[in-house]
Amino acid sequence: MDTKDKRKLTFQFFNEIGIIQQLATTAFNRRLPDGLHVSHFSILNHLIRLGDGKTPLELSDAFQVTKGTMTHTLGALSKRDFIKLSPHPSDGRSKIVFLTDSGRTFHASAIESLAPLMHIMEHNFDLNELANMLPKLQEVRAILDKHRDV
Amino acid sequence: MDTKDKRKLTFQFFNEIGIIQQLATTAFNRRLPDGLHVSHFSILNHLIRLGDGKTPLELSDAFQVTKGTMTHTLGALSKRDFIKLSPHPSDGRSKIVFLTDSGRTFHASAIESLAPLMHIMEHNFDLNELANMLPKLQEVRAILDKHRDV
DNA sequence: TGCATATAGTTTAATATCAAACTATATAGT
DNA sequence: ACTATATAGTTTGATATTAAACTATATGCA
Repeated sequence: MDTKDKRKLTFQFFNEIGIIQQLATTAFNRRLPDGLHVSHFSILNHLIRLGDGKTPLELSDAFQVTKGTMTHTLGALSKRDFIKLSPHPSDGRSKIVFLTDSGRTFHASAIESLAPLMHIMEHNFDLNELANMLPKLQEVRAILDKHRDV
Repeated sequence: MDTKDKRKLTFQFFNEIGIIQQLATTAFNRRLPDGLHVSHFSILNHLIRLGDGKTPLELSDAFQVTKGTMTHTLGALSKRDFIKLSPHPSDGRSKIVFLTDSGRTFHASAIESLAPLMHIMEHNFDLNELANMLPKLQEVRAILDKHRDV
């Protein structure tokens, strides 16, 4: 493969990623109840999967967004009482994020409303292919993450 | 694979896609000269690859953004004289987008400044894997595109 | 021809996001 | 202990994006 082809391929890859992300996000957002956004759902999902009690900084690292964005997102979740922010027990600068009962309830109902989208993928795409791609995508992500300063 | 695993896998896939997109976009944006954004570069790139003379609607379809977003993006490109909007010869409602010389020049220099990022991918990832993933990603994109109303 | 409906592009209001400046607390080196 | 530097979170100003309302032109049908 010559340099030009490599570059074209890489561009094409990122282009495809970008469009998939856009279509998926739009579909997700449209499906989520109550004006909630994927970014909100993702936080709840993360806290449920991996346990709550995280700091805002841990979350902004996990989702690769700035601290300011996380402040904004957590503010929206707090306003709806889906999470509660407590002071950090051992670091006066920090906070800890806890899920509330209504946060958990909302998460469950959001999962429900996303079901039709999940079905579309499951019925139209061989999920084994998805499973095969996943480690490679994680590798790409790791490379980008490692070279974030470039 | 049971339903729960399928759902988890699909979520994970979209999550990975989302983070790659975010990291790549951030890196691209940081590299682009003169406060330009990936969205601007992409339009120029599209017009150079596939030829100019497209309508704004064709572009918003190609990039899966709303017409309003395209108005905004084309406005930014016009203001910098990278494109020129002409009236459509046969449809009074429409317009046609042409590249200017400085648009072409800018595109070339943008490609240059993206080179370091391209190198990182090329040196750290087997591009054959990328090539293998591409058709599958295109398939995913097509599925999402086809079911955009769900 | 003339009216009803569809389509291309713009505008508006709201939200998400980022980078950078800022505040408050921690930590490290002297 | 004191001061300098680092870190957690917030705020600010700018831009991208969306959905929905709006304007202007086209098209189709009576």
